[in-house]
Amino acid sequence: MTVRESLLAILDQGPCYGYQLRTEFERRTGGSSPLNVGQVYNTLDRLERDGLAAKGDTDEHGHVYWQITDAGRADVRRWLDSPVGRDGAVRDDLVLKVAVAATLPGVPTVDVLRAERRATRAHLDALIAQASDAAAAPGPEALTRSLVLDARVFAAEAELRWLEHAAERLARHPEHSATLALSTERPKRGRPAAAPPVPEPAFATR
Amino acid sequence: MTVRESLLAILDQGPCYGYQLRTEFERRTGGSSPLNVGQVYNTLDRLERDGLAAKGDTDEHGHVYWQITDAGRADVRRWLDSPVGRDGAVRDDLVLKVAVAATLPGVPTVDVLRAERRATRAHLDALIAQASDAAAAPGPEALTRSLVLDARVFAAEAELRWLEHAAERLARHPEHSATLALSTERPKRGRPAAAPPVPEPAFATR
DNA sequence: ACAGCCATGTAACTTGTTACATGATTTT
DNA sequence: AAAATCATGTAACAAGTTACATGGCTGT
Repeated sequence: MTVRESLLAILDQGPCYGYQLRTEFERRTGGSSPLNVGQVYNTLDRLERDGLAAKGDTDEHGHVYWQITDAGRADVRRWLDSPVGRDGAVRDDLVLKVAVAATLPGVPTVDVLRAERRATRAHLDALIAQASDAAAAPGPEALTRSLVLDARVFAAEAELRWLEHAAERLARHPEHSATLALSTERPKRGRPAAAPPVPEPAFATR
Repeated sequence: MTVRESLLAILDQGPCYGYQLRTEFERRTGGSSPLNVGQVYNTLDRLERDGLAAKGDTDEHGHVYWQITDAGRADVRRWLDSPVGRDGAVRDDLVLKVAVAATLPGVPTVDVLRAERRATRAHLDALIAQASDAAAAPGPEALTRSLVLDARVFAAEAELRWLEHAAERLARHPEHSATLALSTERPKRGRPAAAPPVPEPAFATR
């Protein structure tokens, strides 16, 4: 939903046409997040369907201008006011791959981890180079670009540390520690035995 | 593609029926990544269409067993042998939101950052609690669960550090440093002026 | 003239989510 | 009897990507 909300937020600054929205989005993220043009037009149609934006006039150049609606403005405010969601299942390719691979008998998890580590390190190097270029460049566009790249550097560093951490933990365990055969347990049907109730904490924990 | 490849990798261990695949996937990720059942059936159909899996027999309980094909096995091997892709545009909700918000005049980026920091810290606390529980539990399932949760802890820590980093950098700049009005530049059409050729580096940089 | 951007739009497709319908089984 | 799981499947939808069609404009 980030693209959708971002485009709406840009539209909040004034009427735009589709192609312009893409340019603005890429400019504001410092070119670090290319946006497909087709997606802009799709998104605009969906925003219109949801009553958050409305198709406006076409100027002499054939530019179709879009405007934000009151509901759209409220949506942008909500987006900015409330933190990003953490509910959904995080589908992290790297993490899930390692977790699943570690459970597969006959798969050399060590090799998988080594290959991922190499690739992550290479990726990190490339990111650091881009990030330091961006940090040296002047102007507000370079600033947001630099921030986005920094975030990726931080994320890649965390991945790399985790890969090393995972390799250590898996190595500490005897042999292919986490391997799991297909479960042979017959599934139990019907209502499961009720778990004992968890007592309410006497004090709030947060 | 992670779910798809993971299911195929599990299928590589022996024939499974749909529901079982979901159970196995969740078991192998230690329950840290719930998987929608509907998606399993969809995925199986698509694997069949792509020739990577085949619908097999139905047993007396009505379980529809699926088998991996040779092409499927090759696909699993490829998945395990090659590191996860880093090409696509990373659509990080948090990062893009902050980057775009920082360019919006009239938006108190400081407040946005503070709210995100609070939420990230709370999320991190919850993750740490889960991760330390999982680390103490015995068995291979707890190990993969623990690894997945550790990865999320590392990622959340990186996000938190980045949020602080971003707040500092934005504060260091005068006022709403990164705000950008809608570009008033007339776009230039036609072929752009040719850039001077970049000389090839004399030495490999990696 | 041609390459290449500017600009709009459509269609098909992918992965993934959600909701629904159906029915058997089993425990409380 | 009710609740909850086991198990299959369908349909609709959401977000996003890719490819295509169309045409205007402009610098080399």
